[in-house]
Amino acid sequence: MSPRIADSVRERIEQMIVTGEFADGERLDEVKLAEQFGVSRTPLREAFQSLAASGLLTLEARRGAFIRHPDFVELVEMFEVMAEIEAMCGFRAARRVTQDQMVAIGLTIDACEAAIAMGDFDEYYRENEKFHHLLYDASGNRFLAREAARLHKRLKPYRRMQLRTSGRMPQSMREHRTVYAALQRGDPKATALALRLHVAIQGERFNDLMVSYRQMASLKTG
Amino acid sequence: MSPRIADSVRERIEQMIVTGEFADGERLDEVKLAEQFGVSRTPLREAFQSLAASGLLTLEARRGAFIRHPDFVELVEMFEVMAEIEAMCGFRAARRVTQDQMVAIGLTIDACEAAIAMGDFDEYYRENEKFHHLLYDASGNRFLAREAARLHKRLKPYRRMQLRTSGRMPQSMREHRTVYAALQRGDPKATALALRLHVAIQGERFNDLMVSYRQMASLKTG
DNA sequence: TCCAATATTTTTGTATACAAGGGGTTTGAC
DNA sequence: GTCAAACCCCTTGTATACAAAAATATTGGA
Repeated sequence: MSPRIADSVRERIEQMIVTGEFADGERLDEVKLAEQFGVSRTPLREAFQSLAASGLLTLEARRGAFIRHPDFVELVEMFEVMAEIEAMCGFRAARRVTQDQMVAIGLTIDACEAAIAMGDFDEYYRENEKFHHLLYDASGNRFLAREAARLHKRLKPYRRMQLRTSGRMPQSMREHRTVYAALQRGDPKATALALRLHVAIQGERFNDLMVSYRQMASLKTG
Repeated sequence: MSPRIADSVRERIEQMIVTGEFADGERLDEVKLAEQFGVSRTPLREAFQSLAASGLLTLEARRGAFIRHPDFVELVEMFEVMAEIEAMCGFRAARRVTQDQMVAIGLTIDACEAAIAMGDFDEYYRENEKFHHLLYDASGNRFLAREAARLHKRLKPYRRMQLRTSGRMPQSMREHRTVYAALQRGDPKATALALRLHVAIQGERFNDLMVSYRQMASLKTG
């Protein structure tokens, strides 16, 4: 009801970051952004703090706020952790998921496939995100769900790199269906495994990603 | 070199929180703390932001900063996640740990046992913490190590509850040795399992903790 | 011309002043 | 006596002013 300026500013900057509007190493100018948003530096600095805490940017003492994209090794490390967290969610969800949740999950898969067919990538991203969030909630562990969502958001700028590689989207959809089937069977191990494979960067996708990464290394992460 | 006021304030408040200086639901008064530390509200609010981001306190819009201790269910959930994260660290560490790291880990176990013998609980906590941090680093995944450390810190106020229950400390030490042995053998699964059992709240410890929790529910978490 | 030392400027960090929302209290009506 | 509404005060949120540190430009010397 009472939207603090700092919060809306945070969201706007966050949006700019996750859509890759800033280049690696770029410094976010306090005064420039402040006048761009028509606010004072105070709420802006608050937003910086918050964003730094979620890892979306880095604060260097008396130097400012910087976008520091992870190097390739760290990116792989992050996805490795994400894979394990998702596997953990899936493992628990397989035992606890309700039929309503299964329906909701199934709908996101259908919507994803429809989006691919329509070539509507934004819609695809939205539904894909919904799929994963439903899964986090289905784990039945609210703390785990929050942590998973946090990490998921943090990886958002880099997830697009993966999906852009040729043929990744249909493959990704097949994996969603595998997860769904394992959930339906109530098989924790199979669900966990399917999710681990779905998220982790390994095998041929390792090379695919490395190429994408190099391509946009010096460019903006558009 | 240049200690920002906000950072030192953050550390001081963090210390107060993790040592359980605040009761559940307590509101942290900006002006009171500011004058107590002899600083203005600005760095103090910055510290609040940072602490809220790590989950040590909760910011409610236009209401203030509150200490919100997790309820019992959430506490178990948090330790469940911590157990899995530590298991993940251990799994990787079993393959990657160096001999130097093994020596360092071994030393913390010895120091822990010595501390128990001396009845020096603070020393025990310090060395116990060192043990776990060495393990996080040994995982070889820097991102994972940071996340593990973050969660570890967040759980600090509640870990003491576990250790206080009768006979927990010697048992905890036996578990450290089990982890150490599994690491030495280079056995990922055994290391992971040992850590999961070491951290998770299950079996009889579930009841032990529930009693401790109830005892301090209305009191301060000293 | 290049380097170093210093001056200047820019930018962050902190304090303070001001605005505005929420909670509590008081007062009034039923 | 209890409930509700209006008012006041206290607290948070935002803007701005000021201080201090870092980055940059400038000037002097070799």
